[in-house]
Amino acid sequence: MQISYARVIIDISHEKVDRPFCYKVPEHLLEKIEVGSCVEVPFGKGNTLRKGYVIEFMETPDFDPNLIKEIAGVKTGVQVENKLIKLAHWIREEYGSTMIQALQTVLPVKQKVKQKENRILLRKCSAEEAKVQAEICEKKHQPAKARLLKAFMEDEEIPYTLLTQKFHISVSTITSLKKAGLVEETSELMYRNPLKEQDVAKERNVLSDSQQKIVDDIWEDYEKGIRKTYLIHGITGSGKTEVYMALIERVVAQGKAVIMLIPEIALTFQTVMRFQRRFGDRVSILNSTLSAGEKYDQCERAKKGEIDIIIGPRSALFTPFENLGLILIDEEHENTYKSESMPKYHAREVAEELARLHGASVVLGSATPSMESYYKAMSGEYGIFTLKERLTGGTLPKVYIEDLREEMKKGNRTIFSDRLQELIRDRLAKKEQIMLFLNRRGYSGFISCRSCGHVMKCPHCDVSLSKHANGKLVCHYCGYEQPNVVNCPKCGSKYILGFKAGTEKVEESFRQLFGDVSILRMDRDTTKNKDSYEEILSEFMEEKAQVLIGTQMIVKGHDFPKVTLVGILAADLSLGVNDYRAGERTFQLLTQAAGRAGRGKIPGEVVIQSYQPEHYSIKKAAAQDYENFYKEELLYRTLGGYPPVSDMLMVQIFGRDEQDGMLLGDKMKECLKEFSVKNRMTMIGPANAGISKINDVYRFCLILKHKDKEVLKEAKKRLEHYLGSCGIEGKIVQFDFNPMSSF
DNA sequence: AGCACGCCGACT
DNA sequence: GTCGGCGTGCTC
Repeated sequence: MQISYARVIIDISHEKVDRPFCYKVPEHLLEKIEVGSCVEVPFGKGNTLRKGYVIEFMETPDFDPNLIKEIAGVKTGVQVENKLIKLAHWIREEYGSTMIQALQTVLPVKQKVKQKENRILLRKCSAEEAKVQAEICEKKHQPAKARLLKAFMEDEEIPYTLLTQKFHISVSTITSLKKAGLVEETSELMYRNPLKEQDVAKERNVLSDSQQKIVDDIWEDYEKGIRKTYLIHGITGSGKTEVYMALIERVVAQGKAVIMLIPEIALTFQTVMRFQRRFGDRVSILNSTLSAGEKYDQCERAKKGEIDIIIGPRSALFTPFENLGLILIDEEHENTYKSESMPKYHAREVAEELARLHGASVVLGSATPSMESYYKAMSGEYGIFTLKERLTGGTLPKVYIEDLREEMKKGNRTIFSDRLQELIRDRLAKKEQIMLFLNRRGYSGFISCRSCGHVMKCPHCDVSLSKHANGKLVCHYCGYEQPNVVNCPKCGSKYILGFKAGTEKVEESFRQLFGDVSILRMDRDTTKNKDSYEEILSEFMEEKAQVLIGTQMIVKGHDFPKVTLVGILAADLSLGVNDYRAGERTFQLLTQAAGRAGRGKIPGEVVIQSYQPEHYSIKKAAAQDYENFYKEELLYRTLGGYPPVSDMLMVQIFGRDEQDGMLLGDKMKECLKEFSVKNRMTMIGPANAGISKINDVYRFCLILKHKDKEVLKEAKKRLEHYLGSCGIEGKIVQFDFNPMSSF
């Protein structure tokens, strides 16, 4: 059997050609071409040679054989893209998506290679000349040219997009004027480093013995040529960043590049400055506020070898470094490392594959490692290190667990337990800072009838509507809006009322109980624009307020030395969710929240309020006992057949029609029946998804479980094949391996 | 992105 | 009829 055709993506930046083309592989090139190879192919009417990438081989062409052209040649030598294409191919196989989707995630700047904003047309003659020419064109009945020249009478330069969109000038008009020598095109290739040049005072902290030991151990392996993944389990404030920096320094000194992933929320000004001071302009930061052009610039700089270190969210993995030595993932347990759109890849897994391609090492760090990573560390696959002491010397906070059921029995109708109230009064008197943390889930401001229990729901989604400040009822999923209701639409009762959105209610109750205190509130509503998040935190840092009330956002990353009391108002709100990761997520949140107390000289106290104080997630978090939490959680995962013990593939089905969606699920199950029996693969469903409808699209899921991920990948392949044969694309069926949240 | 094709209005 | 501008659509 001979593979003699290949699908090739043409490297031109336009959506229209952003799809594979089929080419014949000439015999003399068969040996030299592989998936990811950069090839030259004749393209278009003029058969001009263009650069393209091989994404797939096939035996039979999927196009009229008479029209298929041959690949002209292979570009040999190591190109950066080659590895990224290979990575895209791996992602496709591993997570299931189209090759294009995989490529788009891996080569994110591809579509906007020549940034539109930078394409500018320049007038090459005087304004008078333009006027004269415009008149000539009008006489010659060339309205398009005249329009363009008239536009140039006033301005000397006009952006390309403005011309094509506002003045309705087509490309052919512009080219003909370019030939006439009246205009010229420039593309500004100014590199803009988002970080301004700062004084590079190479400050260096002396590492503690335990920090130094980690660096030395990893480095010993590195010098021996051992490449593997290491997990650093270090409590908050134990100085993981110092370890990262020491490792980065050594790797960079060997002429290798480093990628460091950080959850976007933790990418604060302080963190950036810390790296900038240490590594100067060899480090570059990627974040979502960067424009497409700036992101492209960063990639170009990386390709040219102008930078060695990139810091950013999961997409920073795809920075085109020539030779990568190390990938660091800080806070590796964070949910944001899992992509939510197709392909639903996990940055940790992709990092390991990328490291394999480059011969690089991976270092993961977390105070509360993910079950997956710790499981691998325990099995010996990962190297593991622990940092147990807080460097700042602050002692671990004292943690109280308060049973809310007892409070209820005692007749306490407030949301603050007696102990929390007592401690709040104490801190208010001492002028120390307090943080109150509310788990957002399940506590939004929905409207319900006190008489019949009817809940106002979105007609397009299986979600309750929430009341906004403007009085309207809004759906957070599809944006549906309707005026507030006065009477219950079901029973007509006028007692239809809203529960105030979580943090807002907390603030109100706080004021009722403790009087006039300066309070900052942080949630979705108060952090609508990008900067307000940082603004609120820095205000709190500067002690402009004594109390900070917020959702998960307040527990990540920041250090507030003056905070001596942390209150977790309802610790188990995240436990009730029907989701195998609920326990893990609760443990992580509580540990992080508790870690916020007593970061300074004064020891801190933490109050955890809960309806199920005996739950191991809560008890172990209070005791800051990761190892025992891990043991209990692992037992639960083993019994339920959940990751990391078993692998799980969630097949998500979307359908405009309720019956059709379910039917498709049944068909898919049927198609896997024989395979699942033979391999003893568990199949659950198809069933309605947790949120059964969003935006009038019905959602179903089919769950597959097996101890061996390869079996699931094979099942996925079979489903893809089946779906392909009925012409169903990725928008209707999506795959999610080991999902992070319920669907 | 670049090129050809085809429409449509103007002019030998 | 023919020439040339200008928009449109296709490229394996």
